[in-house]
Amino acid sequence: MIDIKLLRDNPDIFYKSAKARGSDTSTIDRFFELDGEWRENLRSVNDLKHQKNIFTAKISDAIKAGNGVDELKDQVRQLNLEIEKLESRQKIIETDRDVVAKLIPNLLSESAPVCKGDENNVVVRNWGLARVMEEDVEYYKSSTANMGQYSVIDRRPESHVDLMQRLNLADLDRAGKTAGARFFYIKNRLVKLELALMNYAVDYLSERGFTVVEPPYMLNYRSMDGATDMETFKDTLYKIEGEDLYLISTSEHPIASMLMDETLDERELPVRIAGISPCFRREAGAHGKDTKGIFRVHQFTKIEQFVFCHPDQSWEFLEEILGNAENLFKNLRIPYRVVNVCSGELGNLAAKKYDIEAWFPSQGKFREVVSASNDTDYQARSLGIKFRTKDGNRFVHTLNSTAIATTRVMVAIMENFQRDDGNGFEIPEVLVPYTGFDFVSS
RNA sequence: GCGGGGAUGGCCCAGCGGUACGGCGGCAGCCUGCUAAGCUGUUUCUCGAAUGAGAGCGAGGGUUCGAAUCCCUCUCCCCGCGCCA
Repeated sequence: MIDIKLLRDNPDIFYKSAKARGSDTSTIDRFFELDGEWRENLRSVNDLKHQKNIFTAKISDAIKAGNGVDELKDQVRQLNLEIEKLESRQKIIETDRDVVAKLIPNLLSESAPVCKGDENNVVVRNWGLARVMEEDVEYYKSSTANMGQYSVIDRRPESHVDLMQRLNLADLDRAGKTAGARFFYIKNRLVKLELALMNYAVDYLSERGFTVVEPPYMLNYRSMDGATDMETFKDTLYKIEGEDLYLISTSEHPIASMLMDETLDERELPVRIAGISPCFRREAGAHGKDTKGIFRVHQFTKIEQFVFCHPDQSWEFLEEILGNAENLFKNLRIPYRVVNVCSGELGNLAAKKYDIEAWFPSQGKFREVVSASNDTDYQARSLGIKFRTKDGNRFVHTLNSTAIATTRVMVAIMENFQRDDGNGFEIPEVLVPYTGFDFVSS
């Protein structure tokens, strides 16, 4: 949530930020209406309560002095009726105001590009030697601002769907029978590859100051609402029937809410957490996109980076966690580009977001594999995560970034490292100590 | 699931119908050659330009002029018992 006091004092910057995101600024108008009413009503309530407190103190004194109190009691009863009336009104106004306030997006970073549509994301840099079909070269060049290195290939690599089928690495049809579309059974060396990726990412991050955490895979409403923005997020979440529980869509959320309502000592910052968990997503509204294979699925495993830090350091940490994610992909030798995501595509929480998009030669496209965001104090405020300073308590800043989403990285490996003779694919060297094998073939 | 005991400010803890005691830690100041000790104040949220006011004792209700305190419902933690990968 945004800082209400800051909004009252500087409405302009919030209007500007919301406009740049293409979000509806009438919510801000509505906020000011309700907030004005709220403040006015609060003053009345507090005045009445003040009077009441004076009377109850008088009653206390009168009893001690042995005097009668019946008349005073009647006056308090009268006040109570008025207070009750105003307070129930206050509750309604406050609920309405807070609903509206939660819809106001975070202040945009100066360095986030003002634009709309993922196709307009700004290319920051690219890395690696991509294998590109002749017919995809133009697209590749423009997608890398003409900076990308590539070698032309004359045979399109097999799609991961066909490859998995042929090499007996997955059973998608039976998953359709037992669970439905966008589920999978992966098998044999693909399972080992996934475990290797998980272990590799966990080792990499724990060597860099991250505490590794396996969180709860379900959260209650309060935690989920604090960590995300339920209003726009509920379509992606699975709800447990009859319980106040939601399946997590990323370990970001249980990790963020882990410190909910806590006030940390300044010396405890920064807190670096690496989360590992399955992620459950309904993918409602993704009909027709990536319908086959394991690229877009209802359940996948992700290793996530999360940082709680001092507000002065969050921009450095955004570069740090993006750097970590990039290094993982460099070490895996997967070609990628980094984009600075358009203001219109950031969601409400992020002040700025980088995506890493890996090159998928069989698709001839860059596709998102990592998303790294600085949520500044927006998420921390909703969750009540603060730290003490000598000038009072302040909200921490929170950042999150994918390290490895196993399914997409497995697809990237299967599609980028196919052998020229068409017989299977190589395992990136850095994973071999974890897999115990360096190729997968029929 | 069944008993029993708990949840109080950053932490520890008292209070168990009259409006949150005390300690530790943090911060500010005083005091001493310096440090330590000691002393004083402060420490959460909200409204207010401010003197100030209101709220807050796990959450939500109730009783009362007045609830941390009594009653009801719920959540979580601890100790037994049961069940269990």
